[in-house]
Amino acid sequence: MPDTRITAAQVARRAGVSQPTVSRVFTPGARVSADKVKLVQDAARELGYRPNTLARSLNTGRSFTIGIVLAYLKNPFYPEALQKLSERLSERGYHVLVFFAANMAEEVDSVVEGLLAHQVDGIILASTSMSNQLTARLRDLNMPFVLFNRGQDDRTLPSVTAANYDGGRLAGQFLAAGGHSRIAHIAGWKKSVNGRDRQQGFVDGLAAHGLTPFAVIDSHYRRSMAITATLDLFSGAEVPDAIFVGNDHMAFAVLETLRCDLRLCVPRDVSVVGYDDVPMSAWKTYDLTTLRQPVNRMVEETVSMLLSMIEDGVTPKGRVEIESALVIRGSARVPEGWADGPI
Amino acid sequence: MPDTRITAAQVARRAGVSQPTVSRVFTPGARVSADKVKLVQDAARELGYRPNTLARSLNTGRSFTIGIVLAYLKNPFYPEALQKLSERLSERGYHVLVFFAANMAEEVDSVVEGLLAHQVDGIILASTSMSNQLTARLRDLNMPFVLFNRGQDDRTLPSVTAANYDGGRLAGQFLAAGGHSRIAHIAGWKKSVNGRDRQQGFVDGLAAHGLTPFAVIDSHYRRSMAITATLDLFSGAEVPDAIFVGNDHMAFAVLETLRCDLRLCVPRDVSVVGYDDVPMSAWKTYDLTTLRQPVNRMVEETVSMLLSMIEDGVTPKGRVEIESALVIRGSARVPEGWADGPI
DNA sequence: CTGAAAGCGCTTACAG
DNA sequence: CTGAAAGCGCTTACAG
Repeated sequence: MPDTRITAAQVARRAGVSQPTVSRVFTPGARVSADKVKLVQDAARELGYRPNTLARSLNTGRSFTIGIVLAYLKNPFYPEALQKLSERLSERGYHVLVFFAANMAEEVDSVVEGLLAHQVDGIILASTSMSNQLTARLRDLNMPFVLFNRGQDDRTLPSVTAANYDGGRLAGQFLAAGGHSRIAHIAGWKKSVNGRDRQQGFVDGLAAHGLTPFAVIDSHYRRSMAITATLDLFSGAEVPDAIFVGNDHMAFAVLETLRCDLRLCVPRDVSVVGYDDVPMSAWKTYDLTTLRQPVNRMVEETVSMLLSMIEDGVTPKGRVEIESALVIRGSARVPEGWADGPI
Repeated sequence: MPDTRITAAQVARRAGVSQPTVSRVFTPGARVSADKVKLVQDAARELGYRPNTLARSLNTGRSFTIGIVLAYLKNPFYPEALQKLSERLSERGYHVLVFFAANMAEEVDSVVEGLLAHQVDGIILASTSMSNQLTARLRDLNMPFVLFNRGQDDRTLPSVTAANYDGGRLAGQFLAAGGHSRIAHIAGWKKSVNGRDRQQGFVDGLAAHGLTPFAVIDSHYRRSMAITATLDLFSGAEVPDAIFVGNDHMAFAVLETLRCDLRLCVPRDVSVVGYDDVPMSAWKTYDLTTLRQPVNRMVEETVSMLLSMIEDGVTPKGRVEIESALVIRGSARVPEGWADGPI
């Protein structure tokens, strides 16, 4: 709280013009004569004037602020997404208010209350669990929002995700075509649409090769649970020869457990495929074959959907899915002739 | 921009009271009779009223918003710090506005302009490079700010860092006591006070054992440069037997390069020590011996410094340094009798 | 305790 | 183009 906030009225006095004229000089579209502009700009510079955006927002009803609700940043997909969302929004003149809400739906709800009170122009929801009431409420309030990397069963809600079903299916086909026959799935989270879609695609991909999953273990996108799941998978008489993991973040834990605890060789003993293609996947330590979730395209799409709702009043187009390409690296055996695509 | 924003005046009309009374009901300290409270709360609930915080801020001069300026989130220390800063500030009733400014000082400056225009109550600067003019300006404006994980030469500026000199010194002593004699330093960034302090401590730590660094290579806290530096260190006839790396983020790249490219064994052939103790350091894949930068304590200290300036007008106490403990894991040979502490 | 009034720092018709 | 006036949705002395 600086002692001396300079106001438009002070600038006006110094420049010898009216306060609204000062306002006009700082309003892009407004018409002001060149000489007034100069007078005002000089006075403003001398006094160190900066228009108060809060007062402006109160008048215009637009805060140029977007709220982003996140669950956590442990999965490295999110820091990258957050930074890119923030950068794209900044370019378009918006500020970003971030909130972390762990997965309980109530917490998300109260955070959204705060965002509404703060008069944000729109909201990006990237937290895993969101009550249906919440999205219904935002829709009733006519508050623009986009679900980022999450779906809801209602496909008319504006959301941007990867084509998770197709991605999962591709993973299943790739591993089956690679000659594996005991293919397990360390899954994301049953209650997330993303997780369900990936799993269903995977199951169908195997089915196309006459296979069923060796096992499916729900691991809530958590490292610790992925480690336990991996150990469990290898504790019996029969063990898997391949694992499709619900995201890269868990896949790193799986690779580590296979190598450091189970002393298995990847991909000789076990093939591993992840989902996301976060930058770490390309590190030599992991060299993970994975389905690419194109952050850049997801971010662009999210920002353009949201801003078209806000600025142009466009009706959201419902769920947008972005294709997931398979990025082949060293962690999974490559089927012969795969270059030609899935069989 | 919801069509129907409910205002205090509408609630007042419905409740049969004056608009200021509605305001009082939503103002913690204000005195209102119990029956008015009930009337207003009922009306507010029925209409779905939510006080407009922008209007409130315009009156009170307090926005309950803190700006956080970051450079990037690639180094996993930052996502964790950001989340914790945000959570602590939320608990205290503040919203968080995030900005990413790559390292050019001008960019940081323009971001701060935006923050000032947005009427933030305070600023946390966590971006690597900050012009001295900027901090001088904030000080002149009497805008509360804290430098997070960065110092400036002027030690009277409010900042929270690890005790980097001591940490670097401990790393040097630990490696020297471990019997290494050709100890290299893949350093952070010469222009950052953090990097310089760690390096100076390291050099002095070696000196205490009669050693000088095998080499010091500035790698700007970047993975790619750390990889190049590692390869360079091992390209000559004489090679190092230990490396102290300026942060964990680079140390992961160093470990990977040693193992995957140079086919060296850690710690048999080379000991590696990092700085930060980000969660990944504990992963079995890395098992990195490192100096702990206690995020939690740094966050607590930063938030309490900033809020005491904002809320109590307390004069900042200058740089606060938080002790860095050595976390011993498997990536570096442990000196005999080290349990007793540095020699 | 509570209402009428003024004001926070702007924007935006409204005249001219 | 530009000034006087009203208003955005609140808070806060000021009376009573």
